[in-house]
Amino acid sequence: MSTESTGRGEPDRTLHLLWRHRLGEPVGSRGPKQRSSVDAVVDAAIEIADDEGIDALSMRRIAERLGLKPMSVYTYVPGRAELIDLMVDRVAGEQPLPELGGSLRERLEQVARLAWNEYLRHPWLMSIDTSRPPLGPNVSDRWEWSLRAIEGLGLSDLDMDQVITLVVGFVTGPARAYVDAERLHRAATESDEEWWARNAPILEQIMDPDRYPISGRVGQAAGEEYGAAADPERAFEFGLARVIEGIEAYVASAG
Amino acid sequence: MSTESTGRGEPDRTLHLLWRHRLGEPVGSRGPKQRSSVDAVVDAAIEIADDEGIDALSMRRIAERLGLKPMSVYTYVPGRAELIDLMVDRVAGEQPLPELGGSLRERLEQVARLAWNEYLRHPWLMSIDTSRPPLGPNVSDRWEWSLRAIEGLGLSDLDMDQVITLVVGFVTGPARAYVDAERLHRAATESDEEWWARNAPILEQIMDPDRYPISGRVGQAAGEEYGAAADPERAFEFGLARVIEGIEAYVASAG
DNA sequence: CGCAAGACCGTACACCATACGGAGAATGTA
DNA sequence: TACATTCTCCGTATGGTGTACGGTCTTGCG
Repeated sequence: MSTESTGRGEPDRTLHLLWRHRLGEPVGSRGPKQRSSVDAVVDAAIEIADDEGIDALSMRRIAERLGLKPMSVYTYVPGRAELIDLMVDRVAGEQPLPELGGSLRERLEQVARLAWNEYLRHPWLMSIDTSRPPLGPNVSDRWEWSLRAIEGLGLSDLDMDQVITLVVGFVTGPARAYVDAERLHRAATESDEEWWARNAPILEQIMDPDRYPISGRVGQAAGEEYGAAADPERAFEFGLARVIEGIEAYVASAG
Repeated sequence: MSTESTGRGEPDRTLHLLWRHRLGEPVGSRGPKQRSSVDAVVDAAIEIADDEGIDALSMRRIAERLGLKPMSVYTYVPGRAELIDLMVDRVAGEQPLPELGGSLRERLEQVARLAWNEYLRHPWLMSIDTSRPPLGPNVSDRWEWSLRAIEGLGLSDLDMDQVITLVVGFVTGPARAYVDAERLHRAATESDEEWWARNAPILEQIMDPDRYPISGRVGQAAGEEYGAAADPERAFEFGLARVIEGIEAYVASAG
């Protein structure tokens, strides 16, 4: 029921798995041929998480999808924690890293939009504690590419790290809101009105305008504009513009 | 094992529980006196989550701490999902909302620092999907207070919503990094060197400077400056300054 | 007093990750 | 060719989870 987090397994085993394609697979193994593969396991796991959320991701479900019995999955992957590392690195390599374009603003936008797309495609990423991301090839390539977007501006190395962390980190806010709104939209249909009918008495008693004058006004404005509580895509564009302007100002003063 | 998320229970029951203090408790119940209380359950849950993480939070653990048997907890709270809503609203009311001070910058800093403190005190908050926060009294009061920080600047209602979402959302990035670094520091001690010794061969093979020139340089600079991979507190101050500057620029142009 | 509501909880079910050890297959070596 | 080794696959079991269901007993109301 809880925190998924990266970086929990025995680190050397995890590192080997992450870099398995570059390190070269072990050759000449003795036992019977494997019926499946690490890549197949990771693919199956990502598919399950994409379709049904990270809650539905279990070793049993993966085994089922691969035509194996539960315990056989452990032949490919040491455990659930390591598997999640592999999933994170895998999806980090899904989108090609485009050539970094003209202005600073454009380059930072590229960095942010790549993260935005990734989150929308794989919402389970946001349910995972990726504060210490796995040092896999795709995550590493991506980080190098992001830093290149702000190379040569006169920023200190430390500032560079902080700028990218800020831009990438900001994205999670609106991305969370986006997938949440989508989920709600898909689930709701007619129960929406029911919900309001049932709760209106309580809400009226609670949300009196004397106590919440501004929230009330803002909430109503948002509701009228969008027909929903929020427009996360717009929030993404808005926030991104603000963040980039803040960074531009800093670069101008410090660079 | 997974996503905790708010807003999952039967909504009217949850709303009643959230607002239980303002709505007035039900009077003259018939059965035996309750041995515990909703507040005690929520307190116990928060203590467990604070001490041992959200993973360790289970209905059984709560029951144990209250001297009840597991199923009795369900007399107070409909289920785990609703309990988490109650926990979130409870900790949102822990810090008093200070008088909002002078400049826009100062007021936005107050908003951000309140969130920062809350995350550091209750790291499990970051393992929870609070994209749709529970509409409890403390969360609502806090939201109203945050909006008040930017009231009267000439921003549209929608912009106000987006600005606060941006400021509050930004905090999670460095806050995650902070508690993660702390956890690591507590757990590590001597195993740090061991880890490096074991993994140095792989890392050298992997992290060759041709492939990762900038990451390599930046990582080394950070390591030398902090003796650690990052300084999240500094990242918080840095990011906050950038975000606020971006917002100030927007207010100046749009207000 | 008697009834009904409600607190407490025993039991059970369906999940979960994963430790352990065994069966059998494929290979390297003698 | 024969054997030892190694590795895959998996049966079984342990200890955890949330919570549905129904029973027992306490308590206050009519």
